[in-house]
Amino acid sequence: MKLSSRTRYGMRAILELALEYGKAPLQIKTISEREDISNKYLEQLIAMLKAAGLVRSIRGPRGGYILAKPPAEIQLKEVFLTLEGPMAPAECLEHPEYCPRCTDCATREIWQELQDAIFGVLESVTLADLVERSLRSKKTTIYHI
Amino acid sequence: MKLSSRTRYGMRAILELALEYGKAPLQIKTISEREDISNKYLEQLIAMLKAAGLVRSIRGPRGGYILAKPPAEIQLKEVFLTLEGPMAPAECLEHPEYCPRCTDCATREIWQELQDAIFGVLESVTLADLVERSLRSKKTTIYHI
DNA sequence: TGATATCCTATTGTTTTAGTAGATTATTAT
DNA sequence: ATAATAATCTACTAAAACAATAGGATATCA
Repeated sequence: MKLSSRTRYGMRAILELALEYGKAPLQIKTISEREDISNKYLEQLIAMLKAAGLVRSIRGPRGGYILAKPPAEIQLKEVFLTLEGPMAPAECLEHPEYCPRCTDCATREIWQELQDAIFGVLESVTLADLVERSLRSKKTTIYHI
Repeated sequence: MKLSSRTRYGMRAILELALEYGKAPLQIKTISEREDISNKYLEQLIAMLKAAGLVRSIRGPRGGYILAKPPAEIQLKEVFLTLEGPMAPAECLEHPEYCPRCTDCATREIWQELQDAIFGVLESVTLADLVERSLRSKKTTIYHI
């Protein structure tokens, strides 16, 4: 149940794009330097975000990536599910026919509640919120070393 | 972010033990038959639960396993963490020195909130609650086929 | 037309997952 | 005592997921 690098990197990458929303496109090279993530790996992660319709690309010189929608219209849930894949705490939540003892399976209820709790958090926060938090913490941070 | 079989199986196994709490010890063979889980694999899962002090074992004939504490005193969080390992949605939550940009990392806050939400659910439910739910659903279930 | 930056496909090493296999040890009932 | 029972311990394995790496193709701008 630990978060994959895919999701951690991808979330940081799309946050970089959100921070630049309305400005010029941001290139993979720039993001990978700022976030210290492998250029080539980041390529693949951003491709996932693009396939999900969350970011758009501009090819050629001075190209790069931009958010496909305003940050306020992108819930973290969308980003999370794109990168992490379907939650499916248990097979039977999405395919109730899978397990013959599903109907009387008390654990199933718990996994459902867990999923609801996770989605609750991720639905309540948008990229705009993340941007705000990010700018605030930048202002108040005292850099050590 | 999907739940491992380890955790799903283990939770069902300890629920079987909770259902028998106060009665004779339950054997692995019995649990594996009731829950349709590989005998040998279940052995390992229950060994983890034992190492965590959640269950006790009785060796020899008419031996088996029993809960180490009353069901009401075992939160699902304990079981979950034992099987799934430390949550650690991100390395820096447990080792803040890990990532140099942690202090101004807005995503970190989100992963923390996610962990809090998950723990919130798992702390609010005990094995006694699960037993109750389990018995209730058994009573009202209409079996098909 | 050359530089730039995305796009696409394949490959690779490592780790985790989900088991399987078999021998050993402790306990109980006969 | 001894035989049956059930936990205990250790090692092994196939398959999948993860975290990249590599290299060429394609589109676009100056």
